[in-house]
Amino acid sequence: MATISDVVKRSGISKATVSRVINNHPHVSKEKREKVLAAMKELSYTPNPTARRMRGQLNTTVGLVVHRVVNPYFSYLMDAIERKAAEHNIRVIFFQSKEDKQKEFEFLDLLKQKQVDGMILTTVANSVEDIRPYLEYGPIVFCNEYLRIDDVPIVRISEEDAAFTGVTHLLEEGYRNIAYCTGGLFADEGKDRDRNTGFRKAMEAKQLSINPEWVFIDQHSIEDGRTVMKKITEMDNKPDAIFTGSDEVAAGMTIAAREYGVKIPEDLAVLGFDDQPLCLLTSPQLSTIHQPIEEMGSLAAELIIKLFKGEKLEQLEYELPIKLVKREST
Amino acid sequence: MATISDVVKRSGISKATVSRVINNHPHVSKEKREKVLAAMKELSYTPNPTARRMRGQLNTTVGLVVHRVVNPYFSYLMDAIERKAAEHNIRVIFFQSKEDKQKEFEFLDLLKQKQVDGMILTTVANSVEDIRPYLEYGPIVFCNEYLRIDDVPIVRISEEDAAFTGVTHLLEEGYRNIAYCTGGLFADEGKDRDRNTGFRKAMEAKQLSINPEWVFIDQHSIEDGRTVMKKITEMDNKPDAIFTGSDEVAAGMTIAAREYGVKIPEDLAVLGFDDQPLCLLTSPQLSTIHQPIEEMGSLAAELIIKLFKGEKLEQLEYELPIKLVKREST
DNA sequence: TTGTATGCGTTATCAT
DNA sequence: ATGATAACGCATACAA
Repeated sequence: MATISDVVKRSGISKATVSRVINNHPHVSKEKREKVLAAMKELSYTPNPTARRMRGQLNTTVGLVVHRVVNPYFSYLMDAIERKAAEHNIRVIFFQSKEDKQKEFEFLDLLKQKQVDGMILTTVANSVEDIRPYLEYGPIVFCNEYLRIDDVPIVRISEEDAAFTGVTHLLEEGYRNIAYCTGGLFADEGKDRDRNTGFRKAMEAKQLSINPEWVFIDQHSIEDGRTVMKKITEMDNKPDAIFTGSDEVAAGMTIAAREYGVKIPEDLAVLGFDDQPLCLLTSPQLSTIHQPIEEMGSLAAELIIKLFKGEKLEQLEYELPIKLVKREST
Repeated sequence: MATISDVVKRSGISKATVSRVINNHPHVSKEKREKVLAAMKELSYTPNPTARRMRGQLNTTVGLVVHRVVNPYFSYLMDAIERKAAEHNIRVIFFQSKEDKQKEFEFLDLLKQKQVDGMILTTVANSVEDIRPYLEYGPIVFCNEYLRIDDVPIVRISEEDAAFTGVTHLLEEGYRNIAYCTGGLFADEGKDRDRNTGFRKAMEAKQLSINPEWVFIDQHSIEDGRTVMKKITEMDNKPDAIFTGSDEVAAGMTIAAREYGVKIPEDLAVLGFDDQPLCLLTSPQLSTIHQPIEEMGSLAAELIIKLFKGEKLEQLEYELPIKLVKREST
């Protein structure tokens, strides 16, 4: 690879001036500028990014933390982020934290070491207090997380609105005995607070009470969905609809339904969450809450790029709209 | 961040010796070594990777080219690669080429610029001749590609064996009118040559001829699968089984089958390829060819890491075994 | 407008 | 065994 010194030799012009040309600085005579440009072209010179980074002048790499790549929610997010980044010639280093606090720290350290110039966190295991110190070393953007840190932009959906919309849809379809499934806990605090609130409000709006037997916590996978369906078939007092909070769980329920002879939606209506491609594969096809993943990823990338450029953000909280998609399962 | 100079100040020991300690060089007295170590700990010093890279002493970043993240085949590959890399403290910069030759070049340039220290290509759009020059700048490993370059290790499955096994399975189940679907062309050369050969050989082994009407080329997506199924329903002379070459295509066929009232496998047996999670979601569940994606990714990562360390590979071609998974669709 | 000299944080060379 | 110093490739303060 040709270096700046090679260009100096070739053009007979000083290093400083060559550097000025490279960085489009003013105060360079047209004549010299052209000579330099010519030499650069002849040598097919490209500035060495490592050297630039050493000088602290380079912002071209963003770190991306996801939970797991194979989770379609995250892979669609990664897709959108990478595409937007590539448009701007930004590279993406990705990392699967699997919610491991220690690993998350190790990856965040890349920010300290200037291996990456900013971070997009789509999942975060550590607490606000643990994350905050890293802000000193570079910008961070949250994407799809509940965490709030002043000064840290966050892109997400309104979980409360999503749950409210979903449950209200079930109620409008005439179901009254609504079961509820969550990936977290059915608590008033923490990550799932807002979604739980949406569920409560939708039920209250129809003066319906919540049956605690029909609340399932910590459900994520297709396998979990099968188990939930099994449990429901074993109940004396059965719900007639379920808000699953996850397409995977909902899909698992459709599989188990076939095995147990449960008819969806006649015996039990099932509502997914995310609008993943698998919604079209199950039988029946899943009604679900569509998340604007594409837009979320794209926006998160745009925000971090703006911060790279030193631009101020006019807004810190971006709440993107969800949409109910009715198919066959409700 | 503390630098080596801070350690020098703190310990009162020269830069050279401090560096020796950092890099575990011999010829350092126990006494000084301990002093340095103490200073390092007190300052929570970490060597600056960028500076090390400048010196040309750092191998910690691998570039990973995939077609698209959202394709489960690739996301499972990425998962395996990232996990193995993380074990060894190697970072992964990923990039979606979408088979764009120009973009592929731009990403390969990271190798030239020493932004990455090696590359894993899981898809490659350019020709052997175009890729070869990059070898000068760092190691490359192919994973799942047909391309052959002497000196470039490749991890893959035997496409011929896979197709042969799949088609033979259909024949053994008693089907005789076998349709064939490929993501590429039905040509004697190029990427899909081996898979096509496997199909031919399996048919020849039973003295069966191939019906060109039943050969579908350039089929990839769920949508493609629907189209294929539609076409088959419109045929006078229908096949009784199909080797799809893709779980997505096979899944699309199950959806269309429901719409057209085609029974799988009674009217038409459908065999997928890859063994993606969606095989369990369709109705009926898909029989398929299981690809050892996990092992492929893991091995590819191991190979590049060995090359980083300057180790010699005892082998350049790694052909991993496939496996037939029989479910409900055949 | 242009060029010289310096520093970014390392590691390696060469003395001592 | 230890330390002073050069070098990696670049951008900039300062001088001219």
